Order: sequence, then structure tokens, then C-alpha cells
Amino acid sequence: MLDIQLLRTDLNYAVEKLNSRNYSFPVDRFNQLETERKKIQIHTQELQAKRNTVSKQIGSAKSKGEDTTAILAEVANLGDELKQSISQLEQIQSELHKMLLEAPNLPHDSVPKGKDESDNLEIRCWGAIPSFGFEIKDHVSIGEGLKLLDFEAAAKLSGSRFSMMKGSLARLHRALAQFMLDMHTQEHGYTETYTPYLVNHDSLYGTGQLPKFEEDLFAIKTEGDAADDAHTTGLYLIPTAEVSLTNIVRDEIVALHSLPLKFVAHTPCFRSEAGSYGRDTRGLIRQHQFDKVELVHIVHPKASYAALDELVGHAETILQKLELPYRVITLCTGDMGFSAAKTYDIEVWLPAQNTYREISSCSNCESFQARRMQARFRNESGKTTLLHTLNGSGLAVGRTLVAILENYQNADGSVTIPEILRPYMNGLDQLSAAGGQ
RNA sequence: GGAGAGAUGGCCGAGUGGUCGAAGGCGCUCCCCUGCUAAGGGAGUAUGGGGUUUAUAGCCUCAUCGAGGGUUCGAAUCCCUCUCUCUCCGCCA
Repeated sequence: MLDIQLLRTDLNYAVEKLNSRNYSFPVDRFNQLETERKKIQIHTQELQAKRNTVSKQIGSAKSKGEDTTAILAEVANLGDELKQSISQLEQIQSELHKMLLEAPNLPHDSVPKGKDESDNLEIRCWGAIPSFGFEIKDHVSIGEGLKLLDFEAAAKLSGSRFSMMKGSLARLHRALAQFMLDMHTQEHGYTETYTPYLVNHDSLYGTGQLPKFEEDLFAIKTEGDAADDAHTTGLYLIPTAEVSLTNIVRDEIVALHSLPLKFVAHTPCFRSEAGSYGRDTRGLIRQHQFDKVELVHIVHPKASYAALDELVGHAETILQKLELPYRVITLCTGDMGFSAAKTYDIEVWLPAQNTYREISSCSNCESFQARRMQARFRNESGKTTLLHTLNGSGLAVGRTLVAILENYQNADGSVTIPEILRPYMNGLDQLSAAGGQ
């Protein structure tokens, strides 16, 4: 959520920033509402102040046993007038609030200006793109060829965009998550976290999935979930552990000395991907359910950009240890996600697609989520201040598995297991049809 | 699922209609005193918003006692709904 103070004092600046990410803020309506708001809020508060003083007079008069009918007559109409004023004010406030909830974050000054993904900026590349002396297969052919990947079974159980892994492939999937967790907890200083996979409305508002992106979520309709009391009964499957981890500090005032907080969790993620029909229909790339190891930093505002670099580095380390080629790009203003002020995407090389594909997205949300969540800390002078929140994948487990299958494939259809994962595989060094179980 | 109890400031805890944003204690901050330590004395110590302002200073003001609604001139206190916590029973991994 944007800072309404900023919009009041420097609206043009904010609007220009928002334009750069293809969002047009309803300036005229905002100004109109603000004028109204100011007028009505002052009026409301005057009425309240009057009511308060008169009520106190009545109180003291009664305690002295004096007659109060005259004073009571004086405030006879006050109640109705106040009620009306409050309801007007609430209407305006709620429209303003909605306007704020729907506006995306302002891009950081260092973010390249651009319209869409074609304007993203590659900032570094790591690893050599492999060449194969045989005709390569994509991960689906590899997995199905080894009888370790079964989309038909998943479709029978659940429908399209689900997958079933078996045997050594399922184990490799587990090994990947374990490896990532171990790296982040033992080498990178994160606190391992087990979180709920079902979260409430407030949490999703906090990180910015609601109110705008409800269609991307899977909602759980609990018993008695009437539309009007959705706030108390509606739960959603998390689309990312960013929601669970970041909301840890919702409505909290954390102590300065406990910063930074760094959390990591391995969770499934659920996305309805409503807008993506026809994209990546084949394979594991775009699923309704996938696993991800998520990294979240809760930091002092002064430290957030250093934390972003650190976070990206942590995700890169995983790919380096796995010896998978990748590149890091800075998303341009037009391609960034709703809550982000700056985002680096890490893209891994997928030989069968002959291109890099996103495997991690690391964002600094600055105070955007913190403001929605009222997540604060007590600063050096004791004043409560909004925190900065960051999140990034470290990494998407399913897509990492895809990258391994494709980059480590052999001519005979088997797949070599990256060195670093072998301890997690009971020493197994390749996936093959024979060793499938 | 059944029965009961509860939710107040950083923590504990008082407060069942009137000057209560809230006694008291603990903790914390500052000051004084004490040659260290211990003890003692004094002051301060919630959050969010609005107005004014060059100001995140000051001043004025509003709201908030789990959440939302209601009664009332006035609600922490009375009524309704919900959420959460605890105890007992049942069920269950």
C-alpha cells in the first residue's frame, strides 16, 4: 500500500512513478475525495468533541445532583447529525482505502524503465550453456521415458496441471528441497519455518494478493462461508510461502535488536493460474501445485537493498552448487509484480526450450507490504517505523527438477544426479529406468 | 462435536454506565542520592488518524480495553454476533 501522506504532498511524483509501470492512478477522483474527506472529517470530529464535553458536563452535574434536562435537550439532535457525518466519512474513507489497496508499489529509482518483459535488463550470466552430442529430449519425455513421471495418473486424480512423480525422481524432488533448506539454514543464516498452508484474508491483503488477484488463488469454502462473512471463515491455499512468512510480523512491533529476521520454508504452493491457459501446458513448468523453498527477509529500511543483493546471492548459490547455468535479470518498471519496488529474476537454462526460464524471483517490497500489515519496529530513537520486507524463491523446486532433468540428461535417456545431491540420494548417481524404484 | 471459563497497555493485574486511555505492581528510560554493588527518592513510559505547521518539533483534536454491530447524552463496563485462548468429555494422526 502506498503512503497516503506521499500522495497528499507529492501526488505528481507518485503518479509518474505509477505510470512507468503501466498503472494510471485516478488522480481527479483522489483529489475530489481528499477535499471531501478533509471537510467531513473535521466536521465529524467537532461533533464528537462537542458530544464528549457535553457528556462530561452531564456526568459531573449528575454527580452533584443537579438537574440535567436543559443540557440533555441541547444534545438531542447531536446523535443523528453525528451518525450521518460518520457514515459519510466512512464511505469516503473506504473508497480512498480501496484506491490505495489497488495501486501497485512505486518502482525504485534504479529500476530500468520499460513497457514489458522485453525491456528487462540482464545483469549477469553464470555457467556455460551445455552442448549435447545427441538429440536432446525435454523433461517430460525424459521423466516419462524413465517411468518416473506420470501426468496421466495426476490427471485422473485431479485434472490438468498436476503431476505425479515416483521412485528416484520423487526422491530427487525431496532431496532438492532438503538440500536447499540445509544450505539456507546452515550457510545463509535463515530460521527454518513450518507454516500453515491455509491462510486468511488478512494475510493475503497483507502481502498484496488480495483484493486484486483473488482469481489466482484457490479458496477453501468452509461450512457456513456466506459471502458476507468471508472475513471470518474464508481460507485460501497459499500461492507462495511468502504469504505465511511475511505475515509473521503482521500487527507486530519488533525490537530493533532482533533485525534482520530471515525465514525459510519449504511449502507447496497453489495457483489457479487463471490467466495462463494455453501457456506451458506441457510438463512441470506451470502447475496448480508445486513446491518451493521460500526466503523472506524482514529488515531495517536502511538495509533493504543490501538485503536484496544478499537474497539474490543465496538463491544463486543453490544453482551454482547444482552447476546449472543461469542468468540474473532486473525486471523493468512495466514487468514488476504488484508489491515490488525492485525485482531480480533468476532464470535457469532449459536446453529443450533453448532458453532461460524463471526459477526465482527476488523482490524488495520496501514498506509496501509492511504498511498493509502494520509491521513495524522501534527505531534508534524509539519511534515506531515501518519495516521493509523482501522475498525470493530459493528455489522453485519443481522447476529446478526440470532444469536438472534437461541439463543432466544422457544419450541413453538416463539422468546424472548432480554431485551435491548424491548424499541425499543414498549415493545414487543417476536416474535410470532400472533404478527407478 | 458437547459443557464451562476467559480475552484490558511491553508483562502481570484492578476496573459492571459518568471527568477512564484506563488504579496498582513489574519492566524500561531519564534525573537525584549513595565512594563500587545493593537499596532509596523523583519524573516519564500504548497505538493509529486528523488539523495547524518549513517540520518525523510544539500545540489542538478524534479513535482504539480481542473483532464487528447495538442500547445510551455518555460504554472497558449493558445487549447481540463472530474470532481466539484455556479446562473437562468425546473423536482423531
